[in-house]
Amino acid sequence: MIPGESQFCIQYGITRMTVRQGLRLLAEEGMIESFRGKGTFVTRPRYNELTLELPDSQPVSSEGANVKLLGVGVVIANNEVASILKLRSRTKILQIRKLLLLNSRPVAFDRRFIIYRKGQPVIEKEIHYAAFPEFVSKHMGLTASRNQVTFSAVNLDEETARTLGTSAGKPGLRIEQLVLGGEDQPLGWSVMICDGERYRLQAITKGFFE
Amino acid sequence: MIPGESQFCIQYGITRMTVRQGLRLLAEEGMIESFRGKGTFVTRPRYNELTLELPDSQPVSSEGANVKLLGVGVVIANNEVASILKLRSRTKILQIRKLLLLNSRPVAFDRRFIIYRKGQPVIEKEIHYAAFPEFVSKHMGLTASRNQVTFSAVNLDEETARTLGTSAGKPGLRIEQLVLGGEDQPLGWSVMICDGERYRLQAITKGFFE
DNA sequence: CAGTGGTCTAGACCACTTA
DNA sequence: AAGTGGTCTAGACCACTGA
Repeated sequence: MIPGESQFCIQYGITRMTVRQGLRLLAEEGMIESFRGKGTFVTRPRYNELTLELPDSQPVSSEGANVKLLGVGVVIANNEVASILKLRSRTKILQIRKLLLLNSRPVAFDRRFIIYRKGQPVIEKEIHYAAFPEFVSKHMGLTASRNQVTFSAVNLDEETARTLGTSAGKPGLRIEQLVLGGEDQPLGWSVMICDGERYRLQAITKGFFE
Repeated sequence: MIPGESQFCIQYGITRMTVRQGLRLLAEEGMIESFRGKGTFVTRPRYNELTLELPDSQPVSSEGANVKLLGVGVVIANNEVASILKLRSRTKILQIRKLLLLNSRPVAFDRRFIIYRKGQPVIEKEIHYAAFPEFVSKHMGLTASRNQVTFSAVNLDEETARTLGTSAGKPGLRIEQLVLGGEDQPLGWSVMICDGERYRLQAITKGFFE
C-alpha cells in the first residue's frame, strides 16, 4: 500500500486533484490500483491482460496490402458453422470469402460467416475495408458487445495451400474471430488462415504473457 | 468534432472538471480523442491496438499447468542468439530450457536466453513462476522498458516433436518474446513452441483486429 | 485574436472500510 | 470514529491552434 492521497498533498504542497492526476497516470500504466475505503496499492503483475500494439506495417491494413474478393453470397450453413453460430441446421447465412494479398502475393485466406438479415444490402466497399466486428455490427444494425479471438497453428490443407500458392502440410497461422452480441449470442464467425512462412503477428505488449 | 468542454458546462450546468471526467471515461474506451488547441473528436476505429483478456484457464499459469525445468546454465551464444541479442559472437549467456505441462502432458517447449550477469544468482523459483520479462528485469536489476511479442506458425522439427511427445511436421504455435531495456537494447529472448493440436491462445479483444 | 484542451488551486460532501 | 478514495464546485493560468 502506498500513502493516502492527502499524505501526498501535505508532502508536496499540492492539491488532491493534482495528486489524483498523477496517480491516475500510474494506474493507466497498470502500476497501481485503488480501492475506495481501503487505499491505493502497487499491483501484482497481471498475466491475464495483454495489450498488443500492432505496428502499422502489419499485412492487415498496411501499405502493400490488398484484398481480393473471392465470393459473396447467401448459402446454407453446414453443421460446423450452424453449431458455432448456434443456428438450426440448414439455416441461410451470409458467406464471404476473401484473399489478403501482400505485394500481389496471397498471404491469407479469410472466410466469414454472418447471420443473414433479409433485405440488408451488402456493400462491397465494407467487405473490403471494414474489420470483421465492424462489418458484422453494420450488417446486423446493432453493436457487437464482445469479440473473441483465437490464435492457433495448423497444417495447410490441400485446398487452402493451393489458394495461398504454397503446398499442403506447410504451417499456417489460424486466426478465428467470434463476434458476440447482447447476451453473448453469436452474430458472426471468421476464420483466417495465414501462410505461416510469410505472415507473423508482431506486437509490443503491456502486461506479461509468460 | 464534438462541442467544446465549456459548451457542455453551460448545457448541463456542471463544472469543467466534471465534464473532463466524463470525457476521460469515453477516451479510455477509445471512443474520443482530444487535441490541445484543436478540439475533441470521435475516433476512427483503431486497428493497431488490441487488448487481449486472457481467460484464467490458459495453459500458462492455469490450474492443471506445471513447469518442468530441463536445464539452466551459462553457455556460449550461437550466431542466431548473439545476433538477436546484439552481442559479439561467442559471448556467454544464461540459457534456460523449460517444458510446460498440462495435466502431466507436455504442451510447450520454452527456451530462454538472457544476457549473463556475473555473480547474479539464478533463483529456481523465479525460473518456474516468473513471466519472462519479469525474470529478465530481476536478473538484470533494471526494469525492462518494452516487450516485443511475435506469434507465428511452424512445423515441429524432429527434436521439438520428440520433446513434446508428438511427431515431426505437426503444426506448432511459436511465441517469441524479445525483452528490451532502455534505448531498446535487447536483454533477453524467449522462444516458446506450443503443440498446435493441444494449445490455442484464446482471448476477448477490445479494438479491431481485422 | 478567440477558442480549444491541459493543468492546477482550495475547498466540499459522499460511500466505503477498518479498527 | 477515523481514514480511505470517488466525485464535484468555482474559479484560474497556460500552451496551442486556426482564422
